[in-house]
Amino acid sequence: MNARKTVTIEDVALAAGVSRQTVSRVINRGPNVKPAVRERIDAAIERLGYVPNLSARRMGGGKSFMILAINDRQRTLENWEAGRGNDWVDQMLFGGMTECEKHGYHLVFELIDAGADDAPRQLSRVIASLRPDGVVLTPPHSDDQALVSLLDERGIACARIGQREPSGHLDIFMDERGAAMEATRHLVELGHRRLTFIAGSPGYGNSRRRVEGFQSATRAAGISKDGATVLDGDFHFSTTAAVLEPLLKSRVRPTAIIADNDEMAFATLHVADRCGIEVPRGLSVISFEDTPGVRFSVPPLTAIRQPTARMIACACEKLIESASGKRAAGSFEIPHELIMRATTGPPPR
Amino acid sequence: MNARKTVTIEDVALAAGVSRQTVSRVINRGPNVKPAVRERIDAAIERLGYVPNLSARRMGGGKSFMILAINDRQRTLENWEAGRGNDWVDQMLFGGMTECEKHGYHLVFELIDAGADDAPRQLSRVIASLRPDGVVLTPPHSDDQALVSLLDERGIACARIGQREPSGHLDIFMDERGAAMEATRHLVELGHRRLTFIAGSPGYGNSRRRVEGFQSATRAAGISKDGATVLDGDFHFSTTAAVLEPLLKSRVRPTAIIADNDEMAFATLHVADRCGIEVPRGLSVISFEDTPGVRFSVPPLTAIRQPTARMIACACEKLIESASGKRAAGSFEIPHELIMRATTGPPPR
DNA sequence: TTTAGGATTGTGAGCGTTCACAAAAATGTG
DNA sequence: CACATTTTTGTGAACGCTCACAATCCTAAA
Repeated sequence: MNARKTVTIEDVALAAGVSRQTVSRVINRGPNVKPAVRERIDAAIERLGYVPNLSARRMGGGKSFMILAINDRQRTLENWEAGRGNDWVDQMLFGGMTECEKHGYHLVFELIDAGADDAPRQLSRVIASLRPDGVVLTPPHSDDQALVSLLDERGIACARIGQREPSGHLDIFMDERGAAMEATRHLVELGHRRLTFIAGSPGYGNSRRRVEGFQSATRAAGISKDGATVLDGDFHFSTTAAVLEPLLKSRVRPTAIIADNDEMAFATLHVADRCGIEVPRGLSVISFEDTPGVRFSVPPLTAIRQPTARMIACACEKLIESASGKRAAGSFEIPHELIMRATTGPPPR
Repeated sequence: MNARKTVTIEDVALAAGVSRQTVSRVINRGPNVKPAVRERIDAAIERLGYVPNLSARRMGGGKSFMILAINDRQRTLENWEAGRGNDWVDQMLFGGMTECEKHGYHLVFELIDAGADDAPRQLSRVIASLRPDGVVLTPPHSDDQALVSLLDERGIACARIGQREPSGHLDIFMDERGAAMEATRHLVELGHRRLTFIAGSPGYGNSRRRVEGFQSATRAAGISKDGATVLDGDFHFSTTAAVLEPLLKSRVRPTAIIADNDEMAFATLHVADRCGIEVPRGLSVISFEDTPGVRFSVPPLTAIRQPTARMIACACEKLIESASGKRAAGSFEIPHELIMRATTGPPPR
């Protein structure tokens, strides 16, 4: 009942009649071990229930078998505290953890204040303490050159999510522009000729790229400037509702709206309802986020689904690869998806 | 540009003109260090930007500065893969990570197959590898005696979430029964006399406790058996909708429904709509989960909000305390909340 | 002044791995 | 069969910290 003595590599070595180094080779799938010996060692490991101690591994060799995922403290806490939840983080955990698990890795989350003067210091502390094999940077950290340089300097591989300019690092992103074009095209094909895009924040790179996609697709469809308007929201419900109400009440209102996130899409649904406009009969709506609650809106929202989980999984995979020698670099575009639910249809005549 | 040499405790010792042990004492807030010396060391730490290496600390002493949070693999993956998200996990991360951060700890998530024969083996592997200072067990793992014993044997403190029988461990829970009573009372006070509780799964302890609360509250209000029915759902939309439709179409249908989770509450809203019953005019609905999407249902759901984040934060806090010597035991009830939104009102006449 | 006793500081050892290299065994070559 | 190669295995040392204990410094009582 008293704490059993820990099984160490030495115990296994003894049991298998070899040296610790040979056992180490087996654990690390190293070459140059006779099949017979390998088998004997595997058996001993199994029998003794040996599991390598991560801290010791980290001390001895270089690897920590740990990937660090960094999020913006302010945005993350805001979401949580407002009861809005954090589907983004949830997705990250899903993609990251399941991928890490496959390789015997662990995922650790940390928050860092984006843009703060001491952001590099904060990151520096975390990596000095944890010494992860790789770091996943999410927006807006992905764009922070100071952080990237710091990681470079320390020789820690990093993956940048949502960063599409090739940078000699790992850049993993979805095609925001293309997704906006796809959503727009879907609407155009349905017959819409007066569309509005409600942008989140002009300062937010992805918003910009989506607006571009929207404009480019409408232009390609031969829709005039007046038929393709862009409204500035701020990602939130009430502001969006306020901005939207006059628009939907005007005589030449749009017949389709693309919202930069779910909350603004919900606001759209809400305002439409108040204005007596039926969705999708009188107005089509597409959102650009697809959080889980979306399925239960009335009607369920058609939305572009961001492949967050897959992006993080990809990041982890590449980072883990790079920890075993390969140079970590390259651009990876992860496919998005337009999930058709019930808020799009042909425009009213 | 080439990887800077790591700053170790030895460097600090040298810079401050003391031995490593004295620096160690300062880091660990140990007693018996002259204020002047302490200051000198603190200054050196600051100047050199020293951050202790976690792995080395773990190797040297006992502590790993790491808390492990365990979830059920199947349920968790199911939620994720179905695109349902995992608000529970999200909340855990919020509560756990922010609390851990306060104490210089880190939170690591792992999945384990609940009920599987080798669940203890799975857990055993993770703790042998990570050697966390404490483990947070969530339902249904909280009830798994095999896991708890294993942890005991290994001398690792554990906190059980949702486990209310005092067990000599850390038991952290909310008052499910009381919450159900509160929801029921709210409805009764509004004037309802025909209520239905849609239970998730009879095998699920919390479902049982809620049903109890529901029945006890209706009984206390002098409502007959017929006026307080319990329906078995399975936590999912379609099944619930199917079960509910005949009920809501019957002549003596309930005027209020309490659903064991949001999805079933949404199903209720959906069926009500199809039956031409207006909510809350013709039917009141309360949910027992309160995921973020709930705010955007039409109408927004009134719900019992589970204090998941606070439960996990409490668990982490106590576990961390126990890592610094204190014995980890005790029962902690975390208060829940009935969030009033727009799905409850007086019954139709 | 001496000295016990507490407060403060330092020293060697050890935690469980992997690394770099040395040794031994197996294999091939002429 | 002797030798050069290659494959396989083993041996210190090191990683950065804390532990247990030893050494030193003070303080104050005798």
